Amino acid sequence: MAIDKSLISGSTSMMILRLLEEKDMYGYEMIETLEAKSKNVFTLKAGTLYPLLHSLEDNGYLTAYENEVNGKVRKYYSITKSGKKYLKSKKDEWNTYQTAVLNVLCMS
Amino acid sequence: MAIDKSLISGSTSMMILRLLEEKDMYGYEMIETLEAKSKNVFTLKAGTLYPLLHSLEDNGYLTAYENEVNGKVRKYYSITKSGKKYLKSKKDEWNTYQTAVLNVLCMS
DNA sequence: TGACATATATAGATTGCCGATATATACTTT
DNA sequence: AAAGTATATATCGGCAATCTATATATGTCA
Repeated sequence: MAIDKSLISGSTSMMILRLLEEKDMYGYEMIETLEAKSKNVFTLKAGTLYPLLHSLEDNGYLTAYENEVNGKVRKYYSITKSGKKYLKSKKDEWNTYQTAVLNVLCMS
Repeated sequence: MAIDKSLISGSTSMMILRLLEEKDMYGYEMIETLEAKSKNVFTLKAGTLYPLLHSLEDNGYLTAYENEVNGKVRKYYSITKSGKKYLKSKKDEWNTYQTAVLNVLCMS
């Protein structure tokens, strides 16, 4: 077994990928969507998101393209096949991790 | 709302406190118990645990006492009233966090 | 006697996330 | 028209949690 330790604090990338599974989005849109979906529990900071997006792109999990809307250039991100595969493995790990915590807390 | 960000990677201290809620334990025993209860998902390292125990003690969540068993001196830890209160708040935060992740992942 | 499990401890490195800051445009208010 | 606010992306420096490696010491078993 042995879960990836970084998942414990690495749930942010998993959730970003999950958002992009539904549709292409630009950074600012992800911040707002994540805040809404989590009912204000996650208030993702720009200083966290943008470096994360660049790293996910470097790893081949995302591709980016620019799109002009209302004279403003927005950078849209799209999840790749590799990104979807990575997301699936992260979701599995999350389930494992979450169940283990509940077991220890005797809340299962 | 707004959950404590450190909980995301700070679930270890919560689980340690939960173990001590059942009975006093020494460090090595916690490592083994946590591994068993989580079904090998958490393999807590000694280099993580001992500094964490010292910090929890400094914060008044734990008290320590030495006990000799088989000529070996073991350091037992006991959860304080303040530690129990802290544990309760951490468990509440965990529930909030966990629910929010599931909402984003559409697994709720 | 040597190997291994038990038991605690610390230093150094890595990583994820955040605060602060910078830049630029669109929209709203005065 | 000017000022302020929201939108939008980006980077740097730093903090905190965790791990690796290392050190030390005793008990048990072959």
